[in-house]
Amino acid sequence: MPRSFLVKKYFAKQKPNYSELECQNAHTAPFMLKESYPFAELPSAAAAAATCLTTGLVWDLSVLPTLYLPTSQAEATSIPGPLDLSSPSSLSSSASSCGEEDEGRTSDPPSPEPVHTFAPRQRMKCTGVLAHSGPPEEEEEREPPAAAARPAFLCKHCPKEYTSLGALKMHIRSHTLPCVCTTCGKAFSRPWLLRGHIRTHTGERPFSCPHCNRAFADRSNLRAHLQTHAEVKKYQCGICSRTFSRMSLLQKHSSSGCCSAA
DNA sequence: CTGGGGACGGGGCCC
DNA sequence: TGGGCCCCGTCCCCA
Repeated sequence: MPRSFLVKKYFAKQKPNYSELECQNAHTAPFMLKESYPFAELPSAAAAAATCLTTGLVWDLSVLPTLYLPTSQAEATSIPGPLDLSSPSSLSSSASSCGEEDEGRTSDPPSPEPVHTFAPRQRMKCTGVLAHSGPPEEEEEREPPAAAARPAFLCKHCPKEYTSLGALKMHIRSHTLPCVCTTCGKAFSRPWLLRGHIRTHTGERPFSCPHCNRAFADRSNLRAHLQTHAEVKKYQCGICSRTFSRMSLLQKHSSSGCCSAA
């Protein structure tokens, strides 16, 4: 099942967040997007391109050591410490605003800050296995005191807890994995995950790059790919100012010595 | 070693 | 309340 049908909602929901994708390459004419996005037409691409250029929106790894510098997945899920979890908005909005495209989604205005603190959403990775190295304080700490009064819905499969039953049920699907690929039998927690997986079998690639016409099966991969076209990439080394298309590359750069400064 | 692509997961928002 | 959809992000692998 192509995910292409999903993107039609861009029209209705005013969430053509690919403005970001394009605006990272503001030189691209909007019509190119239309041509290359037969599925996802970008109604306001031109306007978006004019307003959301992200040249300044780069991540600064120099702030990582003081906040959060995951070196492993386990670490990422077990470090509640210096991470600024007390401010959920700082988590999502900073990360998303850095993603530049989030305007339509979070209503966060495009962040004027050229540098974003790195506080990525934590990987849960508790699918079927108690991958949590510690109690789920992360979520609790992330919640402001006001939310602490909310009832907690505990997952019976793992230590996670949620403030709403819906969220818990959604989470439980990551344990039950009800969506099974009929081709290979691989199971997924959500239908759209399965659909994306099915594309690996069908070879369907509904997301194409407006710059090189390369197509992708996954929207996130297209997003990452578009970074490669951007002159100024999202993730910047705070020491040498070098920019990278991915956080992982920036982390590698930093951990490998970063101009012999680290 | 670096850069990039493929595949995938989780939370949040909207309907 | 539940499902659909999106975004952000990570891990793995390869060139």
